[in-house]
Order: sequence, then structure tokens, then C-alpha cells
Amino acid sequence: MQYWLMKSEPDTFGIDDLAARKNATEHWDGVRNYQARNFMRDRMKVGDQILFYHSACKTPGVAGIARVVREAYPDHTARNPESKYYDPKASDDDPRWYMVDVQFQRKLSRLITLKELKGNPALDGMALLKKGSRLSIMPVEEAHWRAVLAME
DNA sequence: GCCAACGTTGGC
DNA sequence: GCCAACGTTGGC
Repeated sequence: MQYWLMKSEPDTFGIDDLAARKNATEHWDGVRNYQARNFMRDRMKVGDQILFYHSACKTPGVAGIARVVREAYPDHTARNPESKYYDPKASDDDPRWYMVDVQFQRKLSRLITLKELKGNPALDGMALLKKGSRLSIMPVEEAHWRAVLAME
């Protein structure tokens, strides 16, 4: 069992949007960063737990929990010229970009804000809190996972 | 809206 | 392979 943090902009797709999806499941398309892609493609397994993080919004923070329900497969939006995620370098032979499916588990009883996370010494060293960290998908250590949920 | 940090692109 | 220019992310 591994733990992850995935960022999403709530104005576009927040935890409530995930909960409202059919089967509360959505494919995580549009990832166009190699490091984030590699985490999905090479390491994510069905059953892994995810902190659903709201970014680029008024109050950034952890909003809920999701889990991986399908392992990496080609991100078809890369092959669609109509998509804003279109990548002309993606091909059938080399899909280049991948996505996983994630399912809503639960919403936290309250938003645990970035500010609070930064103030928790138990989270020292967490990738999310490192200066200049822009990765949209990152692994979370089990101790950090527990410490975040203990703040709920 | 600003800007720091970071990733990607492309000329050389 | 270097690195300047550019684009994006995301907190504030």
C-alpha cells in the first residue's frame, strides 16, 4: 500500500466534482510532466491511497481522500487535436502520456489548509512543503499520511 | 496580478 | 551539451 498526493484546481475539478462523477470515479488525464507521469506509470497500484489536494485557489489544502482503481494506461487526450492536452508527439506506438483512474473515498470533515500543514513539525520534509515544489503528483510517506489525517 | 521556481525548447 | 528565452505552476 502506497500513499500519494494529487493536486487539482477546485475551480476546475474539486473533491465534490469527483464525488459527483459516475461511480465517483474519474480518469486523471492531462498530466504533462514527466516526473508526475513516471509516478503514475511506474509506481501507482490499484488500492493506493491519495490525498486530494486543492491548489491554485483561495485556500489551498487537503480536501479529501481518493484511491487508485485502475493502473496507468495511455492518456487519450494527448491524441485528440481538439483537446487542450493535445500533444502532437504522442503516437499509438508511443503514447507518451498516461493516466490512472481514481475513485472518491471521502471528503475530510474540514479542509486541512496548506498553512496548517506548514505549521506541523510532524510534516517536516514532506515533498509538498518543499520550496518551489510544483509537482502535481507526489508520493507521501506513511508517517506523513498519518500526521495529515491526525489533523482532521 | 505579481513573481519565484521550475521545466522545456531550440539555437549554437 | 550549454544556456537563454519562454511558458507554466501556484502561493501570496
